[in-house]
Amino acid sequence: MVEMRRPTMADVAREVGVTAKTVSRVLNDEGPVAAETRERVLQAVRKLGYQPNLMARNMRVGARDAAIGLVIPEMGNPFFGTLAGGIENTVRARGLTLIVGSSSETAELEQSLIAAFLARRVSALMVVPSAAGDHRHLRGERAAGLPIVFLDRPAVGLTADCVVSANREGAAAGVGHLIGHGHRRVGFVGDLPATLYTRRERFQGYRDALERSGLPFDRALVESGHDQDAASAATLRLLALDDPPTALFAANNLASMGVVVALARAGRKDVAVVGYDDLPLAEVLDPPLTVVAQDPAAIGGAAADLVLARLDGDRSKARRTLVPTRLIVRGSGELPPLRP
Amino acid sequence: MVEMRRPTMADVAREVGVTAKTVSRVLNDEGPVAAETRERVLQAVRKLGYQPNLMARNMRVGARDAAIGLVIPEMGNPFFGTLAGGIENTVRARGLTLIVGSSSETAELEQSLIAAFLARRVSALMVVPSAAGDHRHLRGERAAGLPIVFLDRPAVGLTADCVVSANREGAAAGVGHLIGHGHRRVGFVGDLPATLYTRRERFQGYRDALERSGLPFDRALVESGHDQDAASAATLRLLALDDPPTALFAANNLASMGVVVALARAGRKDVAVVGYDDLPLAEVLDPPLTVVAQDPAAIGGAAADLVLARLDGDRSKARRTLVPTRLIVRGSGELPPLRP
DNA sequence: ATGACATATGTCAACGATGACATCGAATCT
DNA sequence: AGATTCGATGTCATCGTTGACATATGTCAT
Repeated sequence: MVEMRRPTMADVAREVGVTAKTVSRVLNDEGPVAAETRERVLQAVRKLGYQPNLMARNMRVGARDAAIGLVIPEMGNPFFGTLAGGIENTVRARGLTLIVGSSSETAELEQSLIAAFLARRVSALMVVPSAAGDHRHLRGERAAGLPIVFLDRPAVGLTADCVVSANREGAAAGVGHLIGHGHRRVGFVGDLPATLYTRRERFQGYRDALERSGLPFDRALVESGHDQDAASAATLRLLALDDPPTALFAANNLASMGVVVALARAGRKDVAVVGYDDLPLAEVLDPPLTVVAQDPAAIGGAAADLVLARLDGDRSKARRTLVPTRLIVRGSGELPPLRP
Repeated sequence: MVEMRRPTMADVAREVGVTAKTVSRVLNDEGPVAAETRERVLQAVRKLGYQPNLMARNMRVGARDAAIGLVIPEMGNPFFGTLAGGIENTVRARGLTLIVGSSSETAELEQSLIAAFLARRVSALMVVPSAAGDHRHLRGERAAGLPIVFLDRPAVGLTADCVVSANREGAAAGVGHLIGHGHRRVGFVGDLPATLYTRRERFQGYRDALERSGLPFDRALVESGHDQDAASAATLRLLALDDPPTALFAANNLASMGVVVALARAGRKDVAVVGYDDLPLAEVLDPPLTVVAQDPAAIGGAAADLVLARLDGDRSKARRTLVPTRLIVRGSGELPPLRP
């Protein structure tokens, strides 16, 4: 099979017997065109299967591409998927196309994806930074007026808009809930690296809650793992302590799943649990899982609104938007402390 | 703030005192360039924060963009997210960028996304067709040699590569498993519309299993819903029958969640269940959920391999790849029929 | 010294589309 | 009738980059 060339405006024009410019006029509804000519052009477009070449168009008009680039750490994690969905719903209404790439949580891939988007001259950039990222390299873009919004985690080394969950407050509410139910030793199961913004904030919230209630902080009650299985292992380590926690706070969705699985396998239904970020089946677990729910779609939507405002010329200074969380009481967080 | 123009090769060249062509040579490692000139060019590139304009480059070289467009119905559904992840891991190794858009399961958005990708001259197209899609409009592209691969569901009105799960066989295995445990009335909870390829295939598998065991098909045992709540409602309708099923087969992940939630809310732990597609917390449900597991990452990987082969010039005729499923026995599928 | 050759760089056109401006005939006005 | 306006279309240059080809040095063998 021959590798055919895509038809161009010139091809369409030749077919009709006019100039490319006339075809351009028809396709952009610009300037006067005779009704009959228009019809014949459209017919030729259909016949040849012509598709405008956006690259050429964008280059000529000097405009940026009508696409917004989004970088997320992982496609498979529903939190990020839902986030992306929230953004897409908002930008789509404006005729913008959202193109998404995943960084696998590495700084290198994040940078190369961003470069790929910039090279394609996207109209705006939205980034969920990977753990080790550094965003100084984007200073030039920001200075040039490119809208850049960070989601879920703020930029590093760059003052830019960002939309994040109320991590610290949410975590404090979750841990406070456990303490309110009588627990005095609450374990913290977090992700890694511990330098990750969300992890740090939620950990601060954990400490805030302890302090507020006058409970001592015990480093032994803090364990981490970077995926679900590691969180399970972390849970088991906590339960094996001489003076084990009677309640656990899981700092993200993977940690929650790890905790839940570990407890189920160990047959322990007596340990109270509050998770950060809701899970689809939380309600049917035994006991049903109490969580500090985030609203990923709202985070995405707020970030998208911010981007659109920037595209509309809003040049006010960078702002940080906090999206509130909501404690959903289902049972696991209301278990009383186990009497030894 | 002034809307600054991005620097171009000419800007870099002026800075150094050479021609754009020399800058081009440095950046593409092509032709001879004096070591000192190269160094000064690279310095100017850094200083000005120059980023090559891929649109201009692609246009000139007439090549397609080093990006692959992927259309999925929903970002938030982990099945599609994992699928996308599987693709990305494979194509990334080849220096290709995967750009993803979601169609919200509507034919219109699917078409407009495809058009957006084509207008950007992607190197290949990967599509998870939405329910109502029709792909005749892609005939021209295929004839022109553009690699197009469909995932999870085949194309409609177009002969093209596709990679799908072994839906019929998998469903038959799942339903057969229930029958093997003594169930004679097995309910089917599917998605909507009933014309959806995966739904039809899995339904066929359901009927295959019944027939193979000599069991009658009872239309009353088939219920559907297009989301999780609807699947819950469908489950309740089945349980309310005069002669209710003793086992349920859920035809996809949302249906599984709907069934599980409905049963949990009704306090029914005596109804056997097998779900199609695994769930993250299946293991810790009560009873643990037996499923026919798909391997979305493998589906994505296989599709990506196919695309890469096509890009490498493989012109053999369109093929359909079946990715096998695996029955994971956990408990819910092995419950005996309830004695009335 | 003279070509032959390699090295380092420049010139020009072209990719596909469109903005600025020009052209040309027909309709309208004075 | 001649001037004016408008409608319909064409011409040309340009966006940023690179392929094809040209030029200008310097090196080296004869």
